[in-house]
Amino acid sequence: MNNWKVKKNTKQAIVEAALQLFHANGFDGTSIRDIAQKANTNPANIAYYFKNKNGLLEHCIVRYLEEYISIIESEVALLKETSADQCLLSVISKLISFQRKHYLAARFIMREMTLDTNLNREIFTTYMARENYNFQHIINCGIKSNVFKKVCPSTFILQLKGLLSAPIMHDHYAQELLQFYPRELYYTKKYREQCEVLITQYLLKKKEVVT
Amino acid sequence: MNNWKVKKNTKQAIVEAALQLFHANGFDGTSIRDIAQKANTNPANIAYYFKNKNGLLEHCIVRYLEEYISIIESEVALLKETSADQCLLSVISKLISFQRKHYLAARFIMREMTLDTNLNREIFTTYMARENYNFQHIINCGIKSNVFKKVCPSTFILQLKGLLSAPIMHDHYAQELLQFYPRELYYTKKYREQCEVLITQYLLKKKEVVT
Amino acid sequence: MNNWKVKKNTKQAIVEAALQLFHANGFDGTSIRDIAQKANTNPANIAYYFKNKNGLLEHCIVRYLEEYISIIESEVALLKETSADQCLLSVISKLISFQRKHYLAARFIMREMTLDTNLNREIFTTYMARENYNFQHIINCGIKSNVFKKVCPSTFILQLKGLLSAPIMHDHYAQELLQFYPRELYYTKKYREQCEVLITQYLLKKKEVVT
Amino acid sequence: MNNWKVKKNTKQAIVEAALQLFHANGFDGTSIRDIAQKANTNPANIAYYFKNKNGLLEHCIVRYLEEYISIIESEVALLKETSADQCLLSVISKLISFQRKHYLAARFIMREMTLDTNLNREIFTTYMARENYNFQHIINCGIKSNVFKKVCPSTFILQLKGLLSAPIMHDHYAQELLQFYPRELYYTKKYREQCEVLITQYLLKKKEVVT
DNA sequence: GATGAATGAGACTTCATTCAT
DNA sequence: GATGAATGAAGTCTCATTCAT
Repeated sequence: MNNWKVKKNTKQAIVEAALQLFHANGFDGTSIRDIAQKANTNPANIAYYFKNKNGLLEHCIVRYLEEYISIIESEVALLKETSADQCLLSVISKLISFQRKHYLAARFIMREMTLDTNLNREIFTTYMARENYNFQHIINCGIKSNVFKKVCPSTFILQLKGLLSAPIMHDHYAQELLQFYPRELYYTKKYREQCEVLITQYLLKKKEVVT
Repeated sequence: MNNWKVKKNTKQAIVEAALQLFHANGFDGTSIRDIAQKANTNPANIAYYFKNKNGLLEHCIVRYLEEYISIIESEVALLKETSADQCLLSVISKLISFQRKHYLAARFIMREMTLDTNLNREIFTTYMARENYNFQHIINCGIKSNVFKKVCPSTFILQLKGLLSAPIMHDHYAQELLQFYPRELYYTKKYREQCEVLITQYLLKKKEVVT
Repeated sequence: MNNWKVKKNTKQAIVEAALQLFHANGFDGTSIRDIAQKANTNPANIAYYFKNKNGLLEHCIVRYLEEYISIIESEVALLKETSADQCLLSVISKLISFQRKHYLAARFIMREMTLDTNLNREIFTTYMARENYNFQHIINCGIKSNVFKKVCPSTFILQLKGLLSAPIMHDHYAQELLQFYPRELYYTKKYREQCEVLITQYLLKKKEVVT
Repeated sequence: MNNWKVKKNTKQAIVEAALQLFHANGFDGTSIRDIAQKANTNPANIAYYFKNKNGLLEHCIVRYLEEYISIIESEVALLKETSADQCLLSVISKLISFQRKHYLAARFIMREMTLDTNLNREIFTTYMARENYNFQHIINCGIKSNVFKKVCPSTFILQLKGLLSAPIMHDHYAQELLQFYPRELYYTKKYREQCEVLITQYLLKKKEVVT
């Protein structure tokens, strides 16, 4: 009775279709018609809801990054009450989880961010700068409070970025060749644990850790 | 006399133009006309030399990956004569150097490989499978010979992929926010050294290392 | 109390917005959305009030031409009581005034009437034929009553049409280059006077006129 | 033998088709597909030869106005050797002829120039300013040399513009209602003669003229 | 070896319109 | 009386490609 008339929610359908297609074929490799068809609607609706194709892209990216950055910032906000090492590990853990949950967006956004675009320049000054600021903050706190070794923050952050993005960027490699399935909880957990070990040994002072 | 007739070498000019544009705008974001214009030639010449746009892409990728894989394999060929740890560190060092030297290709190929393409499927069975086979081989040797800790190879390889790709994939982030310039020799060296430290502490047994 | 609910009069707002936009961008250069936006209302309302875009056009044109033609006809109705020359000059004077008052409509309608349209064909048989009939009538009366020289009516009417439309059609030219502002009363008066002089000398017999 | 292969000259065909359609339906009322179809070619060729639809428009307008302005200027160049009245009448005569010969272009350009466009702003500063300058020059010369009455140049130029454009702008009116066919030589001649009479009586001093 | 003309397909976008509310 | 959602058609333009030269 209540599914006699289906609530269409076209907007959400468009976003989901877009994420899947952007993920598989990239933004430039996806046509507005493909999206509309997958979302079971009319191409004109994309213009209606998002102004144009770029508007749709922006919507997807912003929605993702807003949550991404809020995870980092809300964790760093607790830094006064906890130690730098706990904060860092917690951030890493939450980001890995978040990326797994939104792996479609995560993957295509990471890829898209390597392009030379106006939108990307905005994103860097809006979101990445904040991410970087918070990462620097944690590390500096850790070094000052004598919890971290005296590493070069820049180099370490770059390594960290690599570790965090690996399960997403090399997802296909992992699945096909490593029989490692980053989209499944079990493997995410495994990967997180190993990153904790790695970070602990590499960054932390003296704390004895058992592999 | 020798600049009366300029040697044009159109083919090479096309490849170089393509690499720059693929790097900046992605494959789908680059038109054959843009390439021809940048290479100071006619769009029809791309068809002449590479059959079509995809042929040009394939040419670029194969040329890069052939050398990439040969670096790994020639290093692993020496595995009998050296220890697993030296082999691994040597591979890492050479790959980071190689990627720096060919960063235009490296970056756009890493990006392009995250797409769902027929060409990518071929690449995975042709090159990535070999890469993975060699990585696994080194690690297993290292574990057998009691040089490495008993890590899960898959997880480790995934971490390794992340570390190796970081200076390329997050190049913009590094330059803009970290004042870390992965395309310059000095920073490449710095990054390589820190990766060695990290690997040593994380993977190697007992060998005392000084940060 | 009386501005608690603003009287919107959407219909009138639409017409005024349409006139301005048709004037500036032409009928085909104006979208229904532009009109709706300028009129602070919804595009669907245009369909509501005028059936469709063409209905709105027709409304604007008919409203203008009805008054335009009635000016001519009510003047010609007095022809028995006055002389042909006075009638002609009076018509000219009133038309110039009328066009100045409704210059937005006047301009875009003159422009639009040069197109090959079904609507235009209707307009020609409905309004222009009547205009022409009345013009012919005045001239013939004038010639018969020995007030006008024996000019060719067709040629004269064509010249007259040119003179009448000049301040409207070449409005931009006049403002920009001649520092002559056809939308201001002063200049309209000046133009009318000179047209009277011109007509008098060219068409009228013997009557001494002082420039 | 020599018409076995027809020389296509696509570019010219496009221009001619465009002129006819712009004339009939206006620029905004004409689609690039209509033009291509009438020119028996592919819509993409319009972009190929003229960059885009606006480029085609510009090409048509500039080609027309260049010749238009050169007629005026080459006539005014002779002003020292002839009198102002002969110069003015000669310009009028030549312009009327020119417009008759290119009536398709003449009509649509006059119409299009009443729109509020960037292109039009350029045209005004480039061509109309020169037209105006030359018109002013003739009149001032005539007044100084005591050949013309002391009319207001601006008002007179506006009237002149009206007279010149009448056979083009009101072409349909003339044909349908006045049985006056401005596109045929005979009527052009007639119209020109009457304009000369009008100008002579209105502008010239004392010279006795017989209607 | 290289080029300019030409093309068909398909891209994004805008448009006028309809309909349920 | 008025509106927002949705649509199909059509618009302009770009694209990769082919072909004769």
